[in-house]
Amino acid sequence: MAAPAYTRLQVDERRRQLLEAGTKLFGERPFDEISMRQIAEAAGVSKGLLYHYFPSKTDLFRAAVERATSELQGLVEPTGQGTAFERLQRSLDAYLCWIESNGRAWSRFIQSTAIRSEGQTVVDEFRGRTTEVVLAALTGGREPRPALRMAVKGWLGYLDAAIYDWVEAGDLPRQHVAQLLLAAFGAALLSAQQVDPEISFESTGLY
Amino acid sequence: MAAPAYTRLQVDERRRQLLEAGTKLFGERPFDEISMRQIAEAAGVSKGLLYHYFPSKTDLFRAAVERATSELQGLVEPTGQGTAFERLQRSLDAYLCWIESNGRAWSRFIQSTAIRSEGQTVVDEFRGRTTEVVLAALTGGREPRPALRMAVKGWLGYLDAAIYDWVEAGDLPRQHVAQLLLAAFGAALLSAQQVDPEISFESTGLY
DNA sequence: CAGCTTGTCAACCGATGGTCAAGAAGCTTG
DNA sequence: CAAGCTTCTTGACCATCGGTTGACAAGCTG
Repeated sequence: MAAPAYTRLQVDERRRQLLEAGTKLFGERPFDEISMRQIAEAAGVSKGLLYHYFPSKTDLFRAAVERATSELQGLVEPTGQGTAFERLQRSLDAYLCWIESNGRAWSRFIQSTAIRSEGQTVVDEFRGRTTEVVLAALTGGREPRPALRMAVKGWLGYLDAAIYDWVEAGDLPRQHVAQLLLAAFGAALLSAQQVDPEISFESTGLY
Repeated sequence: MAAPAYTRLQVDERRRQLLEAGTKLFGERPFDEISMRQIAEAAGVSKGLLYHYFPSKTDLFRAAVERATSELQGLVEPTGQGTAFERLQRSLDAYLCWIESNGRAWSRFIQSTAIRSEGQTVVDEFRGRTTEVVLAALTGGREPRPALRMAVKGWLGYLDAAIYDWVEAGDLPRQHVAQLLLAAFGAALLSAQQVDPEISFESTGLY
């Protein structure tokens, strides 16, 4: 009497497989058009088991997005030598390279961001971290002037929108997109300075 | 034996009242944290009746957002005399004035936008129209170069993000926000031109 | 083969978006 | 004033959703 009713997997292996299935589906359609049942079925497993590994749908989503953001965060983290400008350039290029292969799913994640209300989503946290990294690089850790904060957040919005357009239309080479974003960044800082003359970037070597 | 089981209203009146209730609630919390039952109760009416007037939750949401966007669209529509720059300035100011009184609900709408997948949401359509108006003003109706299109869409993303920050933090006067946005717009166009020299704004009088 | 741990399942729960037939409010007509 | 008609309104109902739970069984250990 072989043919067991189910095959038992190593915990890590099973978890990995379920996360995989979730990531795939969440990357195809927005959060609330995917049911836990669907994800479980896609992994050939019961819904109860899925809940055994991920206590809630939000948790599964969070885990899926977290993997993406941490991967991306690692790539984008400013490193190495050179001026702040050069480091930003490298980070941006790494960002766009990653988008070039994972763009569609990323756009879906970004889109699904809004679902939770209490607190921030993972994507929001990612954005928040990015904002802080950029602002810290500009102010040396001091509290930023409101206009500067708004300019940086605005530029990140520009970045999202531009990337969304890029993924959709795909009619520009990566280098041009990077160039555009870089120029927009400099311009955003200058306009902030124009509004609030107390803002300065002497210490950053951006010029 | 008076005390009727329910009071019958004029169709328009009832519809208006339900739309009102929906608008209020959707403005307070994101789409899927509001149930149709809640909306119906808030209006002192059965859920079935709500469905009689709005065939689906999405439709009700759409109607609520549509009223806001059309109101906003009317305010922002570039009008009157002066250079393109001055008209943009006026439109932006009207936009920000409207946000100043309706900002919280608007942010909620924008946030809830992501929920739908098939096709565009009303907010997306609004954004699309805005994009077209701006692009048309810049190219005179011709198909825009990709870099210009991306720059304009990017700037609209900047606008959304800046407004979101403004509504949240509220530590900048409206005039400064307008100034910042205006400067960013000019800068976005210039960086597009920098990437693609074929872009020109001779006919627009923006300089 | 017995016993244990624990990965796995299926049945179940309350709430949600959505449907529908029946009823009653308020008009028109004799 | 009563009968009839239109249609606004209701409450019971349905499938499905996210989430919970108790029981089964896979695969070790002895």
